[in-house]
This record gives sequence, structure tokens and C-alpha cells, in this order.
Amino acid sequence: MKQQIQEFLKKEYPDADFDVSYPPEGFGDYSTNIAFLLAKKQKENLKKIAPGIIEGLEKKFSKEFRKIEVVKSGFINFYLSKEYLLDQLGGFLKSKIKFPKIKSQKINLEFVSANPTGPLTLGNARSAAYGDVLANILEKIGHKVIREYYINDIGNQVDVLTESIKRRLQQLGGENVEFPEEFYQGDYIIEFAKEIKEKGLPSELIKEFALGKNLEHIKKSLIDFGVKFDVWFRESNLKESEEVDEILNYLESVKLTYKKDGALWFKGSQFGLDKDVVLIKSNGQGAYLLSDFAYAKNKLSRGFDLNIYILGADHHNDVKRLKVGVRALGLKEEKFVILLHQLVALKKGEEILRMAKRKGVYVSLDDLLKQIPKDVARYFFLEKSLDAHLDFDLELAKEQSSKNPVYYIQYAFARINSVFEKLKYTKTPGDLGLLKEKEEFDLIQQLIRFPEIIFGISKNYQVHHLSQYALELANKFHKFYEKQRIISEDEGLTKVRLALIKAVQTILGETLSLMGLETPKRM
RNA sequence: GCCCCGGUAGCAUAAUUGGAUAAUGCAACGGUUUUCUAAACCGUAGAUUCCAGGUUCGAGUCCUGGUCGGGGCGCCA
Repeated sequence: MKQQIQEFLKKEYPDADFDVSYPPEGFGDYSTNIAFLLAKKQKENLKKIAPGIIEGLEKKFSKEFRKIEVVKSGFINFYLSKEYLLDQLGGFLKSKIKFPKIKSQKINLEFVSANPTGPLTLGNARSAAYGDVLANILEKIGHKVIREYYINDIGNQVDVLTESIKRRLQQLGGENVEFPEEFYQGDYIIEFAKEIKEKGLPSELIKEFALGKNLEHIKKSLIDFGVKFDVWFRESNLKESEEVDEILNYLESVKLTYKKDGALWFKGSQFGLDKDVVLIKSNGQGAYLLSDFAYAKNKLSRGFDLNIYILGADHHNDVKRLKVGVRALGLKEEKFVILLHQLVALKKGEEILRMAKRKGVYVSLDDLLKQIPKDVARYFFLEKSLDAHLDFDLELAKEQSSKNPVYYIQYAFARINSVFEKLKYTKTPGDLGLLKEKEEFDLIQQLIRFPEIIFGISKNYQVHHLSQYALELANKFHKFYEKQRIISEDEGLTKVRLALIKAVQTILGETLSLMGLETPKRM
């Protein structure tokens, strides 16, 4: 309905700037600020303009609303009619959730993409939970989504990894070698070394062994966390690809590259970067940025209409560079969306530590999942905006795990189920008109927002709105449940109330599964 | 020094992207169960939205300056 109002107003008043939003309680179901924005623009009196707008709306939506009115503040408020609400409820019961129509796009969603140099950290977990749910939502609304993980399997960090293992091997052999700070300090490196020693692997295979081992581990952690990828894309595949040559040739042809100190530079400063950047290092190897450019081009060549990246805030500089690169290469900028998530720090008592894989200072996703259930962990990340900085206190998380709001939502689901164990819903809703109570209509109103919320998130990527929504729906159900009896002497009423909670359960189930959470029948 | 993100109740966060009375969970206090699951419900208390200006019908949200915290400014990825 929200979109319908929006579309209608847009058509009627093409150059008006306005919003349709959910008002605070007591001001109807929807509201718009078009009246005073239009009044301002046309330098007209609000009182003169509003009636005309309302008249048009009333004509168009005579069935949907029982009241459309302008209030003192200038908002136009919409009150849904009982008939419309019941009609929508009927629709839900036939399991037809009508989503706003969209143009289906082929979307590449890249997330996590942690270096295969060790276990996933909580920062990676955040990206994993958020990306997974965003993908679910985009699919729900009708897009085709590929979940992609970019593996940085070449470059300096891989060499450091390999060298770290070699040193540990030497130490195992009783040699007294240095182990510098910049090497990977984690215990898993020692484990790798032990295994390599046992198997007697030759030194040239150490790199592949370590990468393989780490990747395997990463995949397993992600599966434990309920996250699956469609494509695992190796950076090394780009190395010999035509994309790299095309990029270099193109940039050269438009004179955006030059040589200096034995390296090949890209004139990023012409596009607003602080300084130029290296594409090919003086040792002849491509810099990571060259891979990034090639990767972007590669994604387009695979026919994606939209490419979404979810990156940690420590990459914010890369965002600029990537965007500049896309522009310089003449690729379509609007096909690239980059979302940054703020970092997750580690809190131990009063101390706050920055996670660092190399230093071995981190909590891994595995550690987390050993301490708290998967659903609690996922929800913890899903309820927060990407912009929120997180100081993660594992002890506190463990302690409060049983109080996590996720159980509030799941409990509503289970409660409904237990009613159905007493009395089954027979697939005939009966006379919906018997629904009269406030709690009942609050529930229906919340139900019909579901497609609107999903649509909203598919546009603004604010995944945490979904957990918010689920919480509200559960809240409205619990209130209803406490106040009104579902199974009663009154057969007709019992029937429609069963139908109502059936619809609630359907939508609750949808939100839970979109978030990748269990739908428990009992708790 | 420059760039990005944040500062909201004791704690952790929201606020539909400039809207109406700043919301939720945890923590605190009081109450509700012979009836479909009390992991619930009802109520009380708790906020100068970091500070100072500004923009306008309207600012937690935008602008300027400051302040505190996180991150980034490499021929590392």
C-alpha cells in the first residue's frame, strides 16, 4: 500500500518532493508530508492545497482507506479500512504475499572475502550474517542473487603466511630461529607445521597446503553459521585473465598510466584521489588494485546488473579507489554499490583490543559458536546497523545469550504452534468480519507491512530493519495472546482467530528464515 | 595534517534517511498464572540525543567550528 500511495502521488504531482511513512501510534497507518512541501514550493497556503490532494486520494483509494485527513501539523494521515485489512489477511492465508513489483536484476553480492590466512574473526562474522540476510531479502523480492567470496590467494600476505609456517617448522625441528612480529602469531600456524612435519610435505607445497587448509576451515565455519556461497572466486584466476590486459591497454590508450621508479602508475589524482597509485609493482607483479579493477570488469562481463560489496571499514580507502577506477575505465558506476561495516573490537573487562589476525588477537567465529548458539550469534549482528561500532564482550554475550531477543520472536512462533497442537487450522478462515478487537487489527496492520519492509530493505540495504520488524510483530502477537483467547466456546470466532494466527505464523516464519534463524515448534 | 564512521537512559542499540510524544532489549522497582507455553503480559523509574553556533514550518538526523573514541592515508591485501 505504501508504494501505491507513493506511485499515485508521484503521478499526480511529478515535481513534488515527499515521503510516505509510518506515523507514530494514533496517527493512522500511513502518512505523507506532501501537503506542506507542495505548499512551500508553490508558495501557497497549506489549507488551500490539502483538500485537493485529499480529494484525489479519496477517489483513487475509496476502498482501501476509511479516512484520509490533514492534521494541524500538515501531515496527511491515512487510515486503512477494515475491509481492506481483512481482504489482505485473506490474501496472506492463501499464502499469497504480494510484493511490490520490481524489475528483476541479476545481482552479485560479495561479502566476507576474508584473506585465507587464518580463521574467520567476528568482523568477518558480521559481514557473513549481514550479507547472507541481504541476499535472502533481495531474492525474496525477486532478484537473482549470486553470493560470492573473493579469495585473495596471491600477494604478500600469502607469502608471509607460508614463511610463518616454515619458521614454525624449523622451530619444531629444534632450530633457534627468529619469529618476527609481522608473522602470523596464531596457534593454528603451529598446528599446520606439526601436520606438515608428520606428513613430510615438501616445502614447495606448504603454500597450497596452508591455503587449502584455511579455506576448508573458513567454509566449515560459514556453514556452521548458516552461510553458503555460490561462487568462490580466486584472485589468482585474474592473474592471466584478459581483463587485466584490457584494463592496462585501455588506461594506457587514454593516457592514464605512466612509469616511474620501475613501476606502472595510474593517474588516480586526476579523478580526485590524494595521490596516484601503483598498478604494477617494480618487481613486475600486479598490485592488488589492478586485481580489483579486473575483478570489477570481470563481474560486469558475467552480466550482473548490480554488484554489491560488503567490506570492513578498514577498506574505506579502497572504496574510493575502486570507484575512481570504475569511472576511469568507463564502466557504469551505478552498477557498483559498496557497503562498509564498522569494525568489531574485542572487549576484555575494561580493555578494548583491536582484532588482528596476524597478531593472533581475535575471537574467531568458531570460538563464538562454541559459546553461544548460532541463532543468538546471528541475531546479535543482525539487529545492528552496519555503521555501529561493536565492542564485543564474549563473556557478556555468553551471560546474556539466554536473554537475547531472538527467543522473543521464536517464542511467538512456538506459542502459535502449540495452539495448533490443540486445534488445527482447517484452511477455511470463516467469516473474517468477526474480528473486531484492537489487538487483532494491530496484528493485521503489522502483517501487511511485511512486503513493504522487504521492499524497503531491497532499496536501502538496511538489513537491521527486518529484525526490528520481527520483534514488533512478535510483540503484537504476544499482546494479542495475553488479552484475547484464541480457542473458545464461540466456534466462529475460534475459527477466524486460528486463521489470524496462521497468517501471523506464516509471516513470522518468513522473517525468521530470511534471517537464517530456526523456527522452533516448541521451546 | 587530510579522509571515513560513531558519540542517544546505568549498559547495548533503534528511530522508516529532514517529520508528529526519541523507541526496543538487558539491568532496577512493583504487579499478573485453577483457562491455548510466564522465554509472556501490565505498570513505575530512568534522556539537555557529546559541546557551541547555524540552516527552516520542523534537526538525534543537514552545515560550520570544537571535543572524545574507532578506522584509513604503503610498490600490504
